[in-house]
Amino acid sequence: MSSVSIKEVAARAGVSPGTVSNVLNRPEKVAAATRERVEQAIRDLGFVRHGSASSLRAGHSRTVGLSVIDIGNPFFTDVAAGVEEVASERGYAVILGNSSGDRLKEERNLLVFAEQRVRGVLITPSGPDLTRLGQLKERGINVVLVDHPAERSDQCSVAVDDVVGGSTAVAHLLEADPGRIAYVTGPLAVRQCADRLIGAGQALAAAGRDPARALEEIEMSAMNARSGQQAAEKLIAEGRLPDAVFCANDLLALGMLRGLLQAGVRVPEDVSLIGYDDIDFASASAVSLSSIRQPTHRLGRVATELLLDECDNPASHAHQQIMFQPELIVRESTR
Amino acid sequence: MSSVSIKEVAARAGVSPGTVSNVLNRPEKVAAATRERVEQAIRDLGFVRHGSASSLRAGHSRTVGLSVIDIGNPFFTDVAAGVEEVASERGYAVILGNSSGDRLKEERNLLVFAEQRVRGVLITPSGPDLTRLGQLKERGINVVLVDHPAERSDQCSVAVDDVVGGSTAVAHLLEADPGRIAYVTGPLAVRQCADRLIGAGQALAAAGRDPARALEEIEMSAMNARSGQQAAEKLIAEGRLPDAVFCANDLLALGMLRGLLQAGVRVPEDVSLIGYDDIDFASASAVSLSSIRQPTHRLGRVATELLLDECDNPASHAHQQIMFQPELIVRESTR
DNA sequence: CTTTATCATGAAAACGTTTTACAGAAAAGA
DNA sequence: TCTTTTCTGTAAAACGTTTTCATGATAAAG
Repeated sequence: MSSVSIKEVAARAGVSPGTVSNVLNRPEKVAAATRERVEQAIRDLGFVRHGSASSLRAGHSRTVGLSVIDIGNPFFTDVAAGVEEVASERGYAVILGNSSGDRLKEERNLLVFAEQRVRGVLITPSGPDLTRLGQLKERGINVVLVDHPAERSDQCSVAVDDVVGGSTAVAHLLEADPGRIAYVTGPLAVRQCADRLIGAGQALAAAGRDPARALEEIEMSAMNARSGQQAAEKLIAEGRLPDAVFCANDLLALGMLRGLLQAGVRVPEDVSLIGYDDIDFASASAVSLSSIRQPTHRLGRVATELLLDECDNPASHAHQQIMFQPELIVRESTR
Repeated sequence: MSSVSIKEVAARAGVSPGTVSNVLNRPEKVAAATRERVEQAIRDLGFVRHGSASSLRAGHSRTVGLSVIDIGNPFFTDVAAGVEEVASERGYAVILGNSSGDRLKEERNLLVFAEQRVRGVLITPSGPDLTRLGQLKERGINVVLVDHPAERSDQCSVAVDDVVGGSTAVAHLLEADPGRIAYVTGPLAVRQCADRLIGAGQALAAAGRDPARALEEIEMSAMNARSGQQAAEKLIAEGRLPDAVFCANDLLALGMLRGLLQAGVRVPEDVSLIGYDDIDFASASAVSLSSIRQPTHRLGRVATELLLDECDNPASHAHQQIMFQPELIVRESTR
């Protein structure tokens, strides 16, 4: 219960509290001898700086807020791991908020972040309304958008090109010259799903096909394995199996794979299948899954570096909207 | 950049700062009329309480630290989701630390927690040395152990009985009366792996078998799908395929499954296979995986409730060492 | 009416840092 | 020797809350 304060350290080292503070924050400003003495006192007493007092006086904390849509999704987990890594390296603490796709919860998270006076916020917005984020900015809290390109140039963002990703996936499927292709997706209101569809259309057009006829959209309400399997069962029941399937994420694809195999459909001989995200489990399934890899971990790392740079060097900081390119990973599920 | 303070709110409402503070913290202590006036002023000015100032003066913050071994593992992700849920409900912020199984990084996380003067810490210790946690306790920071039974009775913990889990898994395999059983595990220095092995032995003994002869241990250095597949390949290459396999987690089991299927071994006809954790992907694999389910999400929820209870009612709080029971989930991979 | 109890509010002192302005001492230049 | 400059270090005032104690006002009791 005994909390050692800077005063006690000062007393033991025979200096003033101000000097201890200098040792902590600007070691070069204090003579080597005294510094050593203070550091010894700190060790002896087991002093640890009171973060709240520090940020109260200094006007800013050493924490960042991270708000993700679904911490249970391996995609966001990887992002979070990258964020935590960089933050930890630079002595920042990460406050985690899980919005579950719920606007209200997202608002509540942002409020908590504001109360904590976080230095900055990393957020994968759960909807298209970004006005709230502008308000944070007015409060002096920097914001970096994750997996969402910024619309304004006074803001940093890190994203992956979903149009290219969709196009790459379908172009790969087209190599085997399939007849009909199905696009199994989550709600098209989700930007990522919509962009991947646009990309798919582009690839078809580039191959001289009419997207409206060659591509069938199957929109599911959830983006999990169960939905994927339902989609498979539906296609089979209706007897209109396509030659190739592009799923908007790997969870859908894994469900689809299972549904197909259970019905005796061979993958990739009868149906070619490609997913999106390249989660770890994509390579572990019975027929390993071709997929579109995103630099998930880097997404988190770079976003955090951008944010911390903006915080620590506000003068020299140049806002950047970074767009990564996805990568095709070919495995067994495609011809 | 304009940070509205309690003073400005007080001025606008025509009261003193103390009264505003009362409205914030003990609304019942202030007359309805003034309270309404203050609340209006808060809304008008967009005031949000300064957490640092608050915790500095109050002597405690509204944050908890969460240190997990691997945020990339679905098990811990589920735990984290449970933690975040409860913390968020009760107005607490969660500071996330990922130790990656690294003692040093774990120490660093605990230091950050200490600096932030978190109200309490939830931790899945990455090793058997808990002295550091005692030190936190002396600092007035409560600690709840997650997925690790507490050794001392002055501490709360939430865990799942791994001995019972191991025993349940093997008892289920024994129903089909297999000859040889293999236990594919991570490092036996990991308590969970060791306990599950003990349970396996108990089940064999209860069935009148000699554990030393009926059970083969295959210890891998990592607990991921790749290791599982390697184990499968090794068993096949050496031509000593067991009749049943118990994997210490689902990632190992998924890898094992893939290795077996690729070699033309039928599951469950030739080899019965059971995993552990019942992660989401267990039901999505080509042959859906039998597994031992742990109440992962609840683990996180209950641990957090225990911690917050200890924080908010230190007087009436009774330390508890909670042990959940795992549950057998039978799917296609076992006879 | 006075006295006492009850209640709502205010004034001011913390909490543990950081930071600004400044003072002494030592070193350097004249 | 005297001024100027450079170093080190100090004293004290913040930062925005919470909380204790006191105070005045109102209501209840005598």
